[in-house]
Amino acid sequence: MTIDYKVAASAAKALLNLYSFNIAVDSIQVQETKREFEGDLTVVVFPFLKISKTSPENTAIALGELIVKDLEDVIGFNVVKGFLNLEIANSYWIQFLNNSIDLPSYGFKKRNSKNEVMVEYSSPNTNKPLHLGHLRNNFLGYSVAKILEANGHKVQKVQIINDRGIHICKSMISWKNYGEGETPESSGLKGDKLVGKYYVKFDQVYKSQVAALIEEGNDKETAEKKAPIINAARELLQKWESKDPETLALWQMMNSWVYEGFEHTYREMGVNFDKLYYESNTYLNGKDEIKKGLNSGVLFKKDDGSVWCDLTQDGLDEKLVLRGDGTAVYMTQDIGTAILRYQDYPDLAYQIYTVGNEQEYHFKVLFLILDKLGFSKAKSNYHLSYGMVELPEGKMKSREGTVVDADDLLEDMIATAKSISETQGKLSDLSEEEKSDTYKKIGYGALKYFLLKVDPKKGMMFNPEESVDFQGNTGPFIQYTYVRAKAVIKKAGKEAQPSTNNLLLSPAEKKVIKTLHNYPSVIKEAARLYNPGVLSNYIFELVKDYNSFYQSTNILKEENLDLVGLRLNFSGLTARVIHSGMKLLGIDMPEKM
RNA sequence: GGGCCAGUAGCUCAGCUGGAUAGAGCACCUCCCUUCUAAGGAGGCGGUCAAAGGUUCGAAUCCUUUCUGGCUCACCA
Repeated sequence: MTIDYKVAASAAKALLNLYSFNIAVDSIQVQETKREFEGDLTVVVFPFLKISKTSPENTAIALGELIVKDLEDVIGFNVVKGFLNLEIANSYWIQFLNNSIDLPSYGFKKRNSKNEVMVEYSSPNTNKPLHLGHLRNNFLGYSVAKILEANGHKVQKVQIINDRGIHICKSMISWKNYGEGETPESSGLKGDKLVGKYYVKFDQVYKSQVAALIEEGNDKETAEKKAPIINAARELLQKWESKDPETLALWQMMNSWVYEGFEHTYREMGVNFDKLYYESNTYLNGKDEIKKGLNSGVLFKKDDGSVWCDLTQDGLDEKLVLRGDGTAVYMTQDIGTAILRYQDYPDLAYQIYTVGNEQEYHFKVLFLILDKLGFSKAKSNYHLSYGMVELPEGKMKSREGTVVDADDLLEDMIATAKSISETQGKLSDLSEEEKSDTYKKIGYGALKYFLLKVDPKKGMMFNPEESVDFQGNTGPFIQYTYVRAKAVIKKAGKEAQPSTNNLLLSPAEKKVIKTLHNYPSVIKEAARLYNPGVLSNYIFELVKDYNSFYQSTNILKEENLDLVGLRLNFSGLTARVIHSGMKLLGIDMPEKM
């Protein structure tokens, strides 16, 4: 039981004794005392005035006296207006530290197998390389998965790979026509980059063909339909659907290039998946489910053969779930995939989809239809919607060449970390391998932290020139503090020992310990909101508190050895909490920097 | 036009279910390394919380309206 709860419960009891009024413990506001005031925890008494029928001050004093009497850990109080500031005994904070020394995963909840959750993220098309937007998506999805695990959930990390459809055929036809047999090996290009190159080529050819047709007197719409290369792509899609061996072979070959390229990028990013779903495997499943839905009357067919779901009762429109020609749309395969996942993981409580906010309507509809089809768990599904990453010039446009390529950016981060590290010259006694490992941890730490510290649902600005800093509220600053704390402990060379309870704490020391004390509730809150930013902000606060203490106090030169031990204890816990918290963000810690 | 989201310091962002004088980082200005790592610390400058109403002991936070920006409402994904 946390001290906050104890205080709230005690306040409730006091209200009952004083005014014979029964109040829910949860409804009592207990908050941290603001820095300008004296005390540790504050009870807001304004809401009780109606019950007490006396002034805020008198109410607060009456409550304070009873709480101090009731709780051993509360040793005093003061009242400012309607705020009852309580002083918590040092022994409470020290005891908390002592209790945490041996906890292997402080702040984490025990695994509860009933709460299995699936988190989907990444899910790129297989015709373009990954870019900055995918980085936000992957870091976000991965981090949320980790945060849920820390909260006791069993988590399945998955992605759906859009390996099928007209967009793939565009790359295929383009490669067929202009590729001259080029492969990743022959060109030295990363597989996804090679396929992306032919996707771009398709677009160029297509545009020039459309332009030529318009020149010949066609209107825009017909020109777009008549362009030979788009028709060739459609033909290829037909062949693919009819399982033409040559087409399938080409498709498999080009996809395998892409997967190899993606695999490399995922490894660099430090993300992974428990299971991969491929659209080419799930879209038929979707069609089956549509059939079932028709039979059960949840869905209906129009005269042209297209299948729809009527959502007008829910305040939405009718939604197409299968084309008139029987081919699948996005919704078809998403229905199929979702249901397949419930079958693959029967204990799944719900699914989380990490997908950009432009698809909010789609997921709203998807969850509704799934529910109507009899998958009531879908009501608990969550669309982890995030805002676009924008550049100073505006949105990323492949046409204008403003797309920030994921591999390039990752490489740049390492280069920046390297150049800063070399200027500082603190890594000189490391091997080359250790150095490059450190550069990577720092550079990627900066990027991940930058992308994760912002509330997911908000759009964010990314200025390649100056955005990713290494000072202030950044990954490297946090890593630096971690390295510092570890260095002190290493120098002290002592095992952690429980501290005596009667030590005096400086304000800086107490602040660090109190912030450490909050870690479990922060993990909970980050999970509740599906927001790694909550965790980032917390780690930053902890790190600032620790640095402030560190700078003002020489830990090892203190003569009182009990005090040295205590400082080492919370330095150790600080390092562990930083390490653990950053791990939940997918960020690794260097041991030196 | 309907729906969803956002608007907080010059810039990038925190601010939880309403609580004390709205906070950080960057940038700018002062200081602090013969010391456990200065990628750091201490301080200063900087705000009509988009605007107007309302709800109440109390509003950046809740409600209404307006303005601005983003996304969305496809037999696209």
